[in-house]
Amino acid sequence: MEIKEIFNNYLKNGTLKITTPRVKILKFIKFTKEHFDADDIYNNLKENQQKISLASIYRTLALFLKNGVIRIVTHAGRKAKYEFVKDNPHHDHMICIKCGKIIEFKNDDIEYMQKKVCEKYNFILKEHNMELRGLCKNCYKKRKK
Amino acid sequence: MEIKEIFNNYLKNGTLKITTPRVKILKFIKFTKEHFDADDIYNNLKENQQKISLASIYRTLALFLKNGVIRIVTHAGRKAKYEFVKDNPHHDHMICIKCGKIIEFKNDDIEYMQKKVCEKYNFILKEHNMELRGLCKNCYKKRKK
DNA sequence: ACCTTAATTGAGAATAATTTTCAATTTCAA
DNA sequence: TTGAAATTGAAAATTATTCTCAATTAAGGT
Ligand SMILES: [Mn+2]
Ligand SMILES: [Mn+2]
Ligand SMILES: [Zn+2]
Ligand SMILES: [Zn+2]
Repeated sequence: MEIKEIFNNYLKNGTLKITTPRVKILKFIKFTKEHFDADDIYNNLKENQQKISLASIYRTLALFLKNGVIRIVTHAGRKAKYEFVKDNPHHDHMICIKCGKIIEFKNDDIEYMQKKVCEKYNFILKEHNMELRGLCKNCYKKRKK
Repeated sequence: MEIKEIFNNYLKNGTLKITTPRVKILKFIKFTKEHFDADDIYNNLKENQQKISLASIYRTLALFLKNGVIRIVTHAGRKAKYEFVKDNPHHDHMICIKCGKIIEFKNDDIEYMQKKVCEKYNFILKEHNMELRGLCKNCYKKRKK
């Protein structure tokens, strides 16, 4: 089964256990297309009579994050949003300040220039995040009226 | 005096008052070279027998932010960090994940490409933030040993 | 200088997100 | 099947920020 694979591939720390809460959370994370936060997991599981304590959700998110199962999308609004990593390569986000819509994109020229500018400063680039905030097509049209 | 100028230039809302707390905070913000958060202001003023309530600091930061006196540097780590705007045009940040050092930089090619990619998505870009995380020169050297 | 009053402040309570504590439960290797 | 080590849930604790409200203060008119 694939869930077990993920545990073996990403969480191969000698003492880690494959527990029910971890499996449930991983399943949720794996099948959601959207970005999610701790409450999203909590509420979804609760709705499906699979309730898990928030504490365990936060603990599991930290574990998954450390092991590269998920990554942080944004921390703005002082609430952390995550996304699943597998089959979802790095990209950046445009965020509509009116409706909250998120557009995912990737621009290789920008990625390349980021590396270049880091070289110039003798900075070893490990990761980055870039958020472009503004108005999506729809909201811009509405606002013009 | 220059403090009053800033109030007149940035905070010219009919009913706003130039109060002692606001002046103290503005002075701190103006003379600090570093990025700062609410606690930095609180602690610095307290050390100088100029104590102001945290509530007022948060209120003033919100006011300054809305009026373009300061801007948000990052919200990561769930604590908002700001910087003074005047004589400090837009730039982005490299952040050392080892020692926390922050390198400020600006790359016009990247800025240009950001606009371009937004056009492609019919997205009206208002602002952005970009954080490059990795190892600064010093920390990289140390780590190699 | 003195009034008036709307704006602002400080203290502390309230909220939101996340983390910690700890006794009870579960996993898994032997 | 057993038992130690890891993990969990519930509740308390922490952190960052916002709100409430009575007391104070800035600033325009007199
Ligand atoms: Mn995404
Ligand atoms: Mn800066
Ligand atoms: Zn929108
Ligand atoms: Zn460093």
